[in-house]
Amino acid sequence: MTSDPRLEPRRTLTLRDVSEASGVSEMTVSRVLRNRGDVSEATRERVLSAAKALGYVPNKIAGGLASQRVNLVAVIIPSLSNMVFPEVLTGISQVLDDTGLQPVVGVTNYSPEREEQVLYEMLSWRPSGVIVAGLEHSEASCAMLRNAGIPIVEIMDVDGEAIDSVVGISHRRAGREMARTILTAGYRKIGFLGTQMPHDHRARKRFEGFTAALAEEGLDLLATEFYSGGSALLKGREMTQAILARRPDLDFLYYSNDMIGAGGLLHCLDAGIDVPNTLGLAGFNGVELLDGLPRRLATMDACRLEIGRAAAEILSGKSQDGRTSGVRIELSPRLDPGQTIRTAR
Amino acid sequence: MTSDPRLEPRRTLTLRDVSEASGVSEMTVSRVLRNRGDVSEATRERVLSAAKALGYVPNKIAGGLASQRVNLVAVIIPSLSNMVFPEVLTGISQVLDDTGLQPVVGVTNYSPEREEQVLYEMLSWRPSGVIVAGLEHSEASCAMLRNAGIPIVEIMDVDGEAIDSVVGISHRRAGREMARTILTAGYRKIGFLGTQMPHDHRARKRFEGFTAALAEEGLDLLATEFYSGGSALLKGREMTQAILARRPDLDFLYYSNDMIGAGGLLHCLDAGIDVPNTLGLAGFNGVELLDGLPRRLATMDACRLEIGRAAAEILSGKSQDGRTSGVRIELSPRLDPGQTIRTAR
DNA sequence: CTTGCTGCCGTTAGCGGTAACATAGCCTGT
DNA sequence: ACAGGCTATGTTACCGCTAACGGCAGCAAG
Repeated sequence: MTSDPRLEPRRTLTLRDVSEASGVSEMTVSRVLRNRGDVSEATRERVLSAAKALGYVPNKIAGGLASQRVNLVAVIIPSLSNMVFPEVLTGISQVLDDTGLQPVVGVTNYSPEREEQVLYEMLSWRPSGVIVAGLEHSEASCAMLRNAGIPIVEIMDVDGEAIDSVVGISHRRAGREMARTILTAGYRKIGFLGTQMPHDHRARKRFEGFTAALAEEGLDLLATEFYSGGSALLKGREMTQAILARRPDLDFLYYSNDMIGAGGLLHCLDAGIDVPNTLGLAGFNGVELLDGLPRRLATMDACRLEIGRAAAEILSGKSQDGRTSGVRIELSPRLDPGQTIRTAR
Repeated sequence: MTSDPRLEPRRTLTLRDVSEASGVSEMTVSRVLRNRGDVSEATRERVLSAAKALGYVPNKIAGGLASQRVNLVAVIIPSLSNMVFPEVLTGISQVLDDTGLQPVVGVTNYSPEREEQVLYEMLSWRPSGVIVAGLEHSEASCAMLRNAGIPIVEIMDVDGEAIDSVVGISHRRAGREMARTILTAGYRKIGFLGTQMPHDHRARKRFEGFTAALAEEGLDLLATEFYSGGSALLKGREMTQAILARRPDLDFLYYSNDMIGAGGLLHCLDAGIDVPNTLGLAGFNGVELLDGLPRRLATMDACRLEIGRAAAEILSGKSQDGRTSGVRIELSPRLDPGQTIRTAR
């Protein structure tokens, strides 16, 4: 295969170049390159070697236009710096990898306006499906999703009305469940530490579920502390110190995520607080990081990988009876009491 | 603007639909939607409102084919679970956001074969530029990059030969610099803990630079420990315990990244080891996480955000004299001694 | 009145592929 | 020997949009 380094690699190559180099029609080249239709083994090889020798790369823009099909799946998530979403992406990739579908990621930074822009941009590439985090979208975004005429999967959260399919957990229920576990363990003076929540609907719903469950027992949160931005671990430390300074009588702290929870744990250990007897702690997410901490923080697994996988399976027709629309999957997060909730009372 | 909910939103909308709805030619609609060419204010508004009322989303597939221009930038990175690359992406997005260019991310999992596939896939969308992590690529990948006829920016690393532009730091130099600092502080019995390195060329180069600098002082590493997979924090703990069990006489541990370094730090604190006097520690990356640790780990900032920004600036013609090719930018990582290297001897 | 702009908008001809159909050999059964 | 059915390949007509150019008012200058 004495490859011939042409002297003018100028104009980018097209099917025609390959077709001329291999002496068959463009259509046949196209068939070979897509493994579609019948092509004799002889021509197939001739075409393939010509394509490789030339360094031909197909033009999916043209292909997509002609075939009206594009192997892209738009994935729209609020953030990449959360560790939650990269893991969802991993799940999506795992499943999509052997379907010919390809994820394209857009990040919204928790902004509905940005989500709208990203969505518009993505839809303009006519993907064959959309995976989008959350159930809350601007009116325009909802309209676009509805009119797109492609399968939509909303992920992470099931507390609300879905446009099409939905895969996630009930964050409200997760909050309640944690509250019950805490109450059962005998804690009563409970504080909450979390993200600024107007944008993070899931954190908000956990908060709501949590307080609702407390209310059922006639309890209120005794203190709350909110943050935004910065190193979550450090914030966790600072906020924990702050909240305990205000209310030294607290006997439990519920964090809206594991990262600040871990910071809190480190603070408590530093400060010589007896965890979990004097003070119990719990976070949310089940991040891998926790495994390395001096004590295992109580948490709840958000089923991130599973959510990603299930969403991808829906879009690739691998779910249930092969439906790609109107599927609803509610996963059940597993509560891991770790070593920061005392066992019973 | 009494929007009319048509009874058949079947076929997806095209320019023609908007053109009919607004009584002008498709070309004029196209001009309005792209803000190109002269259109009277009156028609512009008519077209825009028609487009919005119909919920028209342009088809970039067709547009890209016709104009031979696509506003995509391929970004190819080894991993998303590293926190390093999300930060690079953030830098890229910051700059690209107001250029009309859009990043499309592909993940290789440190596999050259996968990189080849991802690259092929991406190039088939005819992006207007490529940002790819690292200088080491398969032969086929290099050929594709060279023949693509678009600006290429290799990032993270400058120790090697670039295909086109390059933005990064010298990991070899980073390793040397850390070694010198450690030696200056008087440590002599040094161990290394890191990732399995055949795939991570940058970690390997730091290792090489580090050992080379030791060798110049006639010193060898007394012990090494490698890992792959799993929770880095936990691995850091375990490996630290293991290496110290084998060689209790070590007086310094150099980690190939901050995450396992942090795990090591936690182990040492648990074990009551006097850091930094009995044992010094250092990592690499400058991850935000470290801020919340009980003691600030010595580290070196890898300039991740800056690298992302600079790469994006090159592709968008914002760099230097507007060149989009052949630019070389070497950034200087800042060494932060933190609290885990004793000050002088 | 003619000439030459300028501002606005339409027409034509693809971009590089692919769906769908047409076609040319060749084999098989009777 | 020939209809009928394969297999392997070619032809035609777009896909939805935009570059490039053309045309036509309206107006200023000559």
